[in-house]
Amino acid sequence: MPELAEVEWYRKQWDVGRGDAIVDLALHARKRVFRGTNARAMQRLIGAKFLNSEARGKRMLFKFSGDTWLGIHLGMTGTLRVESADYRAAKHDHLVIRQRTRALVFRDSRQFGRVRFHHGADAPNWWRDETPEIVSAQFNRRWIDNFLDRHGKAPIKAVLLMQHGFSGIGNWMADEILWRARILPSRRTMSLGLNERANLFRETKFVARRSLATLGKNYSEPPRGWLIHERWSRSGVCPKHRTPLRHATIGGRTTAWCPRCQM
DNA sequence: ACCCCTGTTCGGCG
DNA sequence: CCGCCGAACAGGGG
Repeated sequence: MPELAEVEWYRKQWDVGRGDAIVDLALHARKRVFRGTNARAMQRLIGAKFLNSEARGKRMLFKFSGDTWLGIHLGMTGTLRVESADYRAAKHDHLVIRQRTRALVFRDSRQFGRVRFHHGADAPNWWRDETPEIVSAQFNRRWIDNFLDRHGKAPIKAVLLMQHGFSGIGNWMADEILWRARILPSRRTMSLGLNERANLFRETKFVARRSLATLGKNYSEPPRGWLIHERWSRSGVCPKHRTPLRHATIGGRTTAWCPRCQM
């Protein structure tokens, strides 16, 4: 599920455990979600206190006492949730962090997600990234114009999916942005005019903000009239004037657009 | 049975 | 070397 708004919502699920110590861990170190990670070193988390967390795009970082850090990416099917203290891990619960009165659970059936561990006084190298959050002031016209210029040959849909430019944007948000900006997803980025770039920038900010205010806040539905409510159905129509949507693979992903609105 | 999937990485190729 | 594209990863759901 997770794009930036869902990631933010999932991150907050574990907030109830802040300030409490970890009394036990349940994980299988050889699972694919731990690829590239020394999962055995995670035993160091036992006894540590969960302090706080932060999200950047689709990535999350959880900080614990004792200079220990946990990075989580939800991939395609990852979720975070809270269960009671006596919770028994189910098939795809790859990490269960036990506190005295609850269990913090990471589940991911497809295992495209990832768990990383770091021990050190400073945040890990893999957390450092100068890509600005879309809702931040650093994400401005100058910055994104520079990014668009560097990928002029790619279809704009593919560029919206690049995490080093549009941090946290995924398939449905990219389609939502292009529909609102009235730009065909297959357009080469270098072909966009000044007005189109301005629209793209404005709608990127808008979709990110509104998604965080709905999905990100309490997992409520994005506003009525958004493309997301139509895009999955074969018979989906444009929310504006009921024109049947078109579908194709662009940038390697299924893409939906309105042939009347988008040029 | 068959096809589809809100993500990322990697090898091949132009 | 740069950059784009398709395949692969793995499992569940329609």
